Amino acid sequence: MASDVIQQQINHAIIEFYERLSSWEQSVVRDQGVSLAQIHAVEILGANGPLRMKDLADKLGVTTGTLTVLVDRLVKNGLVERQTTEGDRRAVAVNLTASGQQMFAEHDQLHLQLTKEMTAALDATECQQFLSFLERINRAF
Amino acid sequence: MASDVIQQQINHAIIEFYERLSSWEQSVVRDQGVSLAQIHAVEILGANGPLRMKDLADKLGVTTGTLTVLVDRLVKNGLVERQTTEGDRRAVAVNLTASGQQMFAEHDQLHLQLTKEMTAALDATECQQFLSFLERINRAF
DNA sequence: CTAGAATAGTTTGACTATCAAGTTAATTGA
DNA sequence: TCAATTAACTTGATAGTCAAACTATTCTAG
Repeated sequence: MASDVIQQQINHAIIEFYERLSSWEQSVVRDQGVSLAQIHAVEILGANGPLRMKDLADKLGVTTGTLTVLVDRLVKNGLVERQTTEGDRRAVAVNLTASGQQMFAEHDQLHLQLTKEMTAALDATECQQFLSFLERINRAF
Repeated sequence: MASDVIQQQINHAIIEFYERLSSWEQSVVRDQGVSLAQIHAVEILGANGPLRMKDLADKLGVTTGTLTVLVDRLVKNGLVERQTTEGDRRAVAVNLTASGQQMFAEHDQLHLQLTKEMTAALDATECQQFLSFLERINRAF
């Protein structure tokens, strides 16, 4: 456990990092003609594979009511499709279409470009360490 | 410079980290009765002090048209105030009110709590390194 | 000095995002 | 079996967002 001062500094560095990423993502999606909420859904589905509405809503931090209309628009835009799930006839799985996969791939490339700019500030060993830290942190919350 | 494989892994770890933070923030602000966009503005103003509309819009990643209506609502909610700036009569500075400062402080405390949960996965030395990496990355993009 | 270009911010109209609360259908469990 | 829970959808209200057009300043090239 680190000291309170370090915790505070990490906290503010994380907030700044998060705000910068948000700002970048917002600008990027505006240029691609898709909304922030929609690209978030595509990113999560691309990383996790098909998800039920409830699980996707949890990962997005929104209610299922909000997600229903979001998925409606994603379907209309041809990026995802709804699928019935075996085992629970109430549940609906959301899956990327081929077009959705492609948008995910393109967006992922933009992220990779940004990641390269970020990690230019670190050498190879530090990148390894940074990756290890991130993975452990992601598991911790 | 690290290998492409490591870059890819870091990229996906960053995306996951970002998505989790977004989800957390979205849930937190819902419980506080304020919107995500509004708390982002408050966070940025709290960290940077008064900003002109253009600068704040840049940091949020939105257009000035969007920001105008956002600031209108923040003013109505008593969280910020518009101030004239000396030197350029076109410019408008946005500043947190006392109430806005308080909301910033409360929200910052919630972030600190989350940061502590995250960094529980790291020891003191690793926290120091992680902070150093974040600060350098924040400077790099 | 001054006219045209650039910049800061606002307004408008159309669309999207979001929530809470209520609804329907399916599942669980006592 | 049937009451409680869960998954998803619907609805009505409010907020967020953009592009494009607009006003008021400031800058700049001649």
